[in-house]
Amino acid sequence: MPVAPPRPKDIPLTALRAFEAAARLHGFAAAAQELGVTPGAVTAHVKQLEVTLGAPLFTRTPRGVRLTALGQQTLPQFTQAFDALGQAVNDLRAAAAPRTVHIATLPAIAQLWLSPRLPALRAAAPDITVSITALEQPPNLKRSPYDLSLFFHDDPQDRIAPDTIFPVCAPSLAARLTSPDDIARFPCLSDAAWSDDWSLWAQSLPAPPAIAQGPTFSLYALAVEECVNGAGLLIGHEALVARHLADGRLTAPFAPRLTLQRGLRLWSDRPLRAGTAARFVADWLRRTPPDDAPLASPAPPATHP
Amino acid sequence: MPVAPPRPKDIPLTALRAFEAAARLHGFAAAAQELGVTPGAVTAHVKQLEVTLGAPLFTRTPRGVRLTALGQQTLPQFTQAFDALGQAVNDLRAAAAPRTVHIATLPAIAQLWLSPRLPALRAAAPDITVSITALEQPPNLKRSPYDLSLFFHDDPQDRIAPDTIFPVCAPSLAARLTSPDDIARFPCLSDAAWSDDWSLWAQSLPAPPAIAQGPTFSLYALAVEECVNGAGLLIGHEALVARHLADGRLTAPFAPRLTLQRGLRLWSDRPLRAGTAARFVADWLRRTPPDDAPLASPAPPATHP
DNA sequence: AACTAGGCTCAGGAAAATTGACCCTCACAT
DNA sequence: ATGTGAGGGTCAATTTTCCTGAGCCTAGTT
Repeated sequence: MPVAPPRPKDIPLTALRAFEAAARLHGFAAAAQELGVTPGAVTAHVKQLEVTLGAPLFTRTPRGVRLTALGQQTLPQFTQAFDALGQAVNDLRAAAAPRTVHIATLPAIAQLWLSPRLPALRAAAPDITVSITALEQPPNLKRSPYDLSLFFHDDPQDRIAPDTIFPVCAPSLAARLTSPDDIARFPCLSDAAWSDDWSLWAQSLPAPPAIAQGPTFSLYALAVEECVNGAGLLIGHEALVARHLADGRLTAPFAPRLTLQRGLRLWSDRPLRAGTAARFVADWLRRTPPDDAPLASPAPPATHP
Repeated sequence: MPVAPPRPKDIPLTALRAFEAAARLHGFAAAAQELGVTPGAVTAHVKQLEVTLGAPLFTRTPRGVRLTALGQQTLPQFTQAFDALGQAVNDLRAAAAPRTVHIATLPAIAQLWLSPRLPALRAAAPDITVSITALEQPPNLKRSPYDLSLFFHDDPQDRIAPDTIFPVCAPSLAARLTSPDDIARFPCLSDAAWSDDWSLWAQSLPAPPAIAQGPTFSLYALAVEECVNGAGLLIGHEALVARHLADGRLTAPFAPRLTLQRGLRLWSDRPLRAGTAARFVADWLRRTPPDDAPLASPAPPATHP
């Protein structure tokens, strides 16, 4: 009967990951968001680590946490190690499914910009499977299983289109508008995440009109739909409403347009090697015709498995 | 009400670790041992990884597993990443408790060689805490929380002492022995892990004597204790019985000794920087007087916290 | 004085991880 | 051919871990 060597159980990897994220992002709340858990979970992990270590890694203040010298000293090693691990996972995933491309994007972009382009993309590369995940925030590409990110972003690199905003509405409603001052007479739809669209645009005018507060939507695509139905005015983002403008479901009743600092950006954190599916998709999306140009064919009814 | 973005849950880190270990060690059983779990757990992890990946990582054969091309391709990245992570953990641990040294060693060595030296070591460096973990196998130092390993090992580097074996017994029993052929008349104790000690020694003689099979112990220290009690003969490992020989509790009735290929080795996988506690302890243990030299003082009854 | 951001705590419950017992297959040595 | 042992696979049950949700706390801010 061999004596069972009671191995001292080592530190759980999740605790290390929580520490690394919290340290890198300067806060438990931010770490929790990146890891997709609640702040309480991060608290618990870090505490566990500190207990088994016998030394504090953060000094807690009521306004957040600050790394101790001990934490600062080893953070870079952990960040590097987890980056390497994330890279390895991504490479493994890519090698396992070389013809699948994972795109992370905003729900609005997914529905209004990306989705309409998919049929043509499928036609151009039938062997490539595109998987789209809607996220509110751009993920950390070093750690997440996405090949491409497509978001509005301040960085002008990899920009596909500027973000130009202006009021839009159903044609029937447009007929009853003559000047920006008429805006006050109709509800102004807005998206919860882009709640200051209206004031941004209004402030860019020489004489800012009054804005009639209308319903707020949590999904921009929903707001667009309501706008098409004549529910009111909406601030259109050119890239997202171009198709509706082109086919006449929406119209832009006023000339002034405001181009924001940010723009639609399609990027990857690692180099896209030539010949890979991700590279092809990225190139294709960058070359894709603007929405106001006619498309080759309407969307086929095919659904992909 | 913001839409909850249903984040696709990513691959558990434990599955990746299981894959890496299994691939590096060429087998699930070996990986299970390194990770301190049962083979079934490794099987489950690897399978989970293969399922989420949609591609096999190993080809199963009745005699083990072999990595697929996919696995081979990414294994180095994972090994590197986990090595870096282990390194980071070790550094973190060292920084958190700079005056604690963790030693991994065989139970027998811990009890018969290391433990008797601890009082003097404590006296030489009262501020250093030595933590000893008994393991049957030398751990992977890159991954485990030990600063030093102390095992019998074939590698002549860092050797502290040769492993020389010869029969020992209680003095009362020795009085009844005159030649190796008398061995057959007394039980020969043996340790389960070193079951061929007797035959190794016997084969080294010009005329191998017969060996009377005696009780087998799972702990060498237990066998030594029984031997002291006169239960029979035991193959002594010089490093482990030197103290008993020196103080007369045991005696070596026959002259022939056999020095094995392996020896007692004290090593670390990472460089021991000067001034660290681990370095001090390693140096001290290497300089420590052999057991047959008198010690400065007998072991004080103090136990360390 | 209320509000907010950021953490902490704790109990309860969901999800992993792990075990343990058993089956299977082959290579190798009877 | 007949064991035997090594190496994996499977499955149900259990333990462990992980996470949440609600509420509390503190210190800046309005």
